[in-house]
Amino acid sequence: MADHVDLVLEQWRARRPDIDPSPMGVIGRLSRLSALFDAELRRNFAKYELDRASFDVLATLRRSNAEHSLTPAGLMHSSMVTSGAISQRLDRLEARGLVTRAPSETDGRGVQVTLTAKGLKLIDKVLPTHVDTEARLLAGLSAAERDQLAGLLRTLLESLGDKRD
Amino acid sequence: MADHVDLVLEQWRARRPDIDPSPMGVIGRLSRLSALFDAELRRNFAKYELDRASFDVLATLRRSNAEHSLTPAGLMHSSMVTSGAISQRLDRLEARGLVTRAPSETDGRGVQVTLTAKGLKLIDKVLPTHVDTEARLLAGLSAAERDQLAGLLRTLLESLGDKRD
DNA sequence: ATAAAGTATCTCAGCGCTAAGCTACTTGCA
DNA sequence: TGCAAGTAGCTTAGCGCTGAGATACTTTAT
Repeated sequence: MADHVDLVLEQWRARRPDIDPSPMGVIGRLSRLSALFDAELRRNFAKYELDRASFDVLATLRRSNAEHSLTPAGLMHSSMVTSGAISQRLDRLEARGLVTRAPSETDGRGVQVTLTAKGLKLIDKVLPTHVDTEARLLAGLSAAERDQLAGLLRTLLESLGDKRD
Repeated sequence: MADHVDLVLEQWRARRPDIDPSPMGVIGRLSRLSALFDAELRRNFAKYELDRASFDVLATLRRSNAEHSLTPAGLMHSSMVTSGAISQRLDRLEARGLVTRAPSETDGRGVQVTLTAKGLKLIDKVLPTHVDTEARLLAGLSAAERDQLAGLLRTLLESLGDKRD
């Protein structure tokens, strides 16, 4: 009944009894889980010659609308990375023929990024395996616990200003 | 009552109604929170000319034992990074006089890493501000909710094989 | 005693990201 | 109308990490 973070908390209580380390019980575990999830999801992506960055872009385009099309700015907001990162991700995906970049018809500065047929085919093949991998990673919790966890995480995200758009 | 992940889930249900995206409700939020936490914690570290990597090493040494001393392998297991990353982190910390590297007395291959007085002073100054920052990030949850969340995350970590050592 | 396997650490090329700064275009205001 | 401010996207130097491989030492088995 103890994970690595329990050990860390014990150690802190022994060395710095004047400090309440309990916030680490949440944030430490969250960051540790995030690293474990990332590693496992990456193993799955690699089977399809993808990485997390490319998958994020393809998946965001896939779900966004019937045209599978967004601006770089839209991708940026969804992915929580800088505009430079999006430019480079698009360079790689465009070079592989998975997305196209076209000048916006209404804004001379703008670009419209669209999934190609090849990109659509790839993301539709990978997506079910991705969701399966995620479900497997959560198999240690009951359905009720997963819902409860999702709810707590949503409360936290909202309190930090995370919005729908 | 909706965060960004709620929008993502809606979009998936609209575009791929054949796929149950609910695992993303947990893993997507977790990964999003992890990114937000990282960014905020980094802002605090920067005030002390530190980054997450350096803080991790200093804090791990600080809490480990009364000598504030560990091997690179010990640091590696605690931090979930490769041995190469630890070598480079130690290079940087050693150059700043925050840790020392000494050959092990019992194992010719081994190295003992120890916090210097300067390193101890720094981590003891930063630690309270770090925990305060973490507490502030969690302020959107009640104490009971934080406990509940920590418990669910621990269950998940244990199910994935996370151990005390 | 010795060879083979294992372990601890380091080195380094390659990768993706950030931060800063650039260009080109659009919007708002006098 | 014209200019300053704002916005969209791209470029690039620098950074820390991974993954592969090297070195040096220790343990195991014969």
